[in-house]
Amino acid sequence: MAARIPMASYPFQEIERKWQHFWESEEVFATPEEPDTSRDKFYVLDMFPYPSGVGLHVGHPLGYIATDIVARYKRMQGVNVLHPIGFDAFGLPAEQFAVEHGVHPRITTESNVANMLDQLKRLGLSYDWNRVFSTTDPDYYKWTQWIFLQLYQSYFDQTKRKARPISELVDEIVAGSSDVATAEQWKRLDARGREELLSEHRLAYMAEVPVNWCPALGTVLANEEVTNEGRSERGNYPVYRRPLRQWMLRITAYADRLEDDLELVEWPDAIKLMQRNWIGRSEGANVDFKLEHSQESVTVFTTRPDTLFGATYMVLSPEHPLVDSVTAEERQQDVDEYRKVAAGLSEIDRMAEGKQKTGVFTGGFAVNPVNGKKLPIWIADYVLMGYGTGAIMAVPAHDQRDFEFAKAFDLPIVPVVKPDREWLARYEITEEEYLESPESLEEVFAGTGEGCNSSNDEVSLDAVPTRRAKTLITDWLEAKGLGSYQIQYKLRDWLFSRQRYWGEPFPILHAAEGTIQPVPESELPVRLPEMDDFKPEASDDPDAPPRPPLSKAPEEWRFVERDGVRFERELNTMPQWAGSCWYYLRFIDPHNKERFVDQAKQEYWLSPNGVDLYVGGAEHAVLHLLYARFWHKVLFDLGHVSTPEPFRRLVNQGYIQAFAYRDERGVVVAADEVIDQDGQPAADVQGQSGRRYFHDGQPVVQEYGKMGKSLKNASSPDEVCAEYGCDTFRLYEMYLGPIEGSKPWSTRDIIGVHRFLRRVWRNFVDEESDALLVVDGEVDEGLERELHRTIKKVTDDFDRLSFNTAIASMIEFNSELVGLEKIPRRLAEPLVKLLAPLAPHLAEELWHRLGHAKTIAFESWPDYDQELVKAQTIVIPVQVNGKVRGSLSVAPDQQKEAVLAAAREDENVARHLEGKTVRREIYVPGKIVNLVAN
RNA sequence: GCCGGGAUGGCGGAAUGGUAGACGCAACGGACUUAAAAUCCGUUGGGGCGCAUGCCCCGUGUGGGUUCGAAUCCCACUCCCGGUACCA
Repeated sequence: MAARIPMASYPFQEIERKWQHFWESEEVFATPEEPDTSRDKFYVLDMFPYPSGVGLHVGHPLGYIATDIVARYKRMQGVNVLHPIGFDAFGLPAEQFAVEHGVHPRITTESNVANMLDQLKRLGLSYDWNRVFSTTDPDYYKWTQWIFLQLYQSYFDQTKRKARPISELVDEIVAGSSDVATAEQWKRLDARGREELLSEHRLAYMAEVPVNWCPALGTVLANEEVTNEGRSERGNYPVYRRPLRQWMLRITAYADRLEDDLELVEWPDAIKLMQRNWIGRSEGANVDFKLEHSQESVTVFTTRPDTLFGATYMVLSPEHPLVDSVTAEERQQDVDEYRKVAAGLSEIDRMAEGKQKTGVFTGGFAVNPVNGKKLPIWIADYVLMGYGTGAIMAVPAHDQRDFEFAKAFDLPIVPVVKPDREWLARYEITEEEYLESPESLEEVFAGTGEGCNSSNDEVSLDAVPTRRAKTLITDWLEAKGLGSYQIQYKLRDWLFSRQRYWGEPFPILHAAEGTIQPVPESELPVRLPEMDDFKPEASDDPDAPPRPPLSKAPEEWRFVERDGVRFERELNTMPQWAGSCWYYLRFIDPHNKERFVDQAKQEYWLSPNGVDLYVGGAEHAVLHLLYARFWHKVLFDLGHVSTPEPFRRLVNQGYIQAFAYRDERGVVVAADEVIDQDGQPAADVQGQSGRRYFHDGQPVVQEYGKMGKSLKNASSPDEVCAEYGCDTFRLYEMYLGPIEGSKPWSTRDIIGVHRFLRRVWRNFVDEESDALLVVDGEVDEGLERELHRTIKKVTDDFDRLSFNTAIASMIEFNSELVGLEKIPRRLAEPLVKLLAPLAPHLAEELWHRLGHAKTIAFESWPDYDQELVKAQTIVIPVQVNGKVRGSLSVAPDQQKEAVLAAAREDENVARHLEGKTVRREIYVPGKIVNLVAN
């Protein structure tokens, strides 16, 4: 428990109330609609918060305080700053609350937003409050729907590598200049056929995709809503994988550009790498395998077409559409059972099961196109429908997973690539032995080498190195019409519909005969209908068609007539990602009624390549950041935004971590409701050994992770702010460590930064008389140098967002002033300015007391004098053979010879050199001397 | 499983190839006080030698390597965290 201290001396409550009121009533931080564009600008943005019922937790402000410091620092450098905030307010929790308590999500959302706005303001954050909006505002989601229509009305031109209006594709088809279809084909198609053809090219289209379907809840579940046993977290109902017709966005068309353009942004290398891996581009071939007793064939994707001769069986994903047609009658029962089990597993479980491979033989066979061999067709859950073609040719000699599977089910293993010597040596086996019995090892040879056992009458890969073998065989396959070059991505198209109420309605109408029509722009927004019952329709039948909440909307909403035809509105809504994909654009021009963002404003604030600094958690490394980049690129292609990328510089703040608790089903329970075996709240004893924890009488297990809604372990900043003030809270969060690092939440150390602010206050203000302790007059040279060094340090640290070290240097400088009776203004004013971005309330108050009428927010950032920053003498350690044996005080410009001579003269150094000959002398100017001797 | 990150005193961290532990917390000692709080000053990685200004050895998750010199670069491993496409 931190020591409590009286607050008589540093009246933070009064100061903070006063200046927060001043900033708000004067609209100090409102960015003008028409800023002076001759000045530099800086757009600094936080990732959109979700307005949860428990409000802000101490993890949120970590990023918000950092960006606020940057915003305030940039303003003091005379830059136009755009620093907005808003709310990503659609989403699951409000809807679930509505389902359970019957409160309309709008009500919950509005009160949560109001609460969070209040909390944000109490942290002294300098947002432009005039630009606040929520994704749930019809004025906002109107434009989300508009962007969806842009996607729907566009296609990706493979030649120009960019999005273009679909109408231009139609024009080209009609003119006969498109390879999508001939004018003749187009003419023969009816409306529905044309629609189908175009939907294969639109950036927004409908398709069947597998989802976690929970018939009892009547909805699709996220993997995290499914328990370890494959049941729903809510209600414990069974969950099934089944295909569902869904809206999809064709993000895969942009795969190459999303990968290539990572070079245009200043992001952490780790994030770029994760995006590259997520996109997962790989080159290889598609190969067709004819089915026995059928005209059909199975297409597989392989990155190793050179191993085609080594394919000894095939595996289809359990969801593969051809499973039924290849399955032999007597195998049907086993196959069905296996598919049922596989349908109950999430993708993570299917892969995580890892070691033990499972699968069943279908009884069907395919023919290897290169050697005519019969290949048994199996199904196994290690083949995923979502990647490649959902089917593989298994080459157990050269793929670890196929190898394990083949050993488990006793399938033949035929090596077709000769391992290199090094590899053979590692397993202590000769080439002959290996080729004879590859199954004797635990590992496969997955590397490259010369082919063997790989020839037919027309083509031979024997003795051909892997690289050339790939080309050779793929060319052969292409010539025979059996396969083709293929670039495959791990990235999948974006599943864009949700069976929920609390999301943006799609601006789409469905006609009875199955055609689709977009809602015209002039009719946007399509508002969410007023409803009381948000529950989707439940059913006992896993195959019953889904009835999402909007199917209960009033008829007047659901059905519309256009030109005498009755249409039903799309009943799905958009995912929460939609609103967060473009909010940074709306902040630039939030009140525009005519456009989603004004062209000129957008050009000014986004130049040269998007938001200047974007701060948020690394949990968004792939999904949000990839989705937002994708939308931005589409808007860029269509001429609506002027930069190829949305976020120029990205910084990931670390997480505040805390203990969390899970029950026996693997479901997270609220951490603040957990007690130990003695009935003490978990918060008081967690971390101690020998504790057992309980929630609602049931045992729970403790874990540790990111504070937030998923782990239900949030703790609010409110108490800390009340006890120590929000300036202390701001400093404390920044002083915890580097912004990128994760750290455990503890309030034990908070007293340290609070003491610092109190010392600052006492340096300026006499506690007894409230008189200012600042005087005009002479300044000690040592202190002056110290000040300039501090200014340099803080400025450099702010530039690299190293706030903890900036605070440390301010603490040091302030401590130098503690002994002074009165402090000279020449030291006092720059110190207050340095402090202003970090502790803005205290800084405003001191600035005001120093006799300034205007806010410190736009005062100029202090400069430092290079000469004064330079050290007069520096201390240089002297090493002998890499161990420090002495040190020297020298002038910074001292010559090498003189330094080395002095080094040898040092008593202790000389002692260590005794009886040895110096073989090498290293002098790094200003850093170190190392004498190498033996 | 796969992709990415992290590990430094009792604790949060500093040091980005050059004196490991800045700054803060906690602890201990002292000043002030009738006393406590607050405040101020000092000590504080572990071990050893010494009257001593001092000197020596060990030490940045584990094991190896590169280098005159490694917390920092490379290889292998352990544990923890984030993501894994419907939490956002």
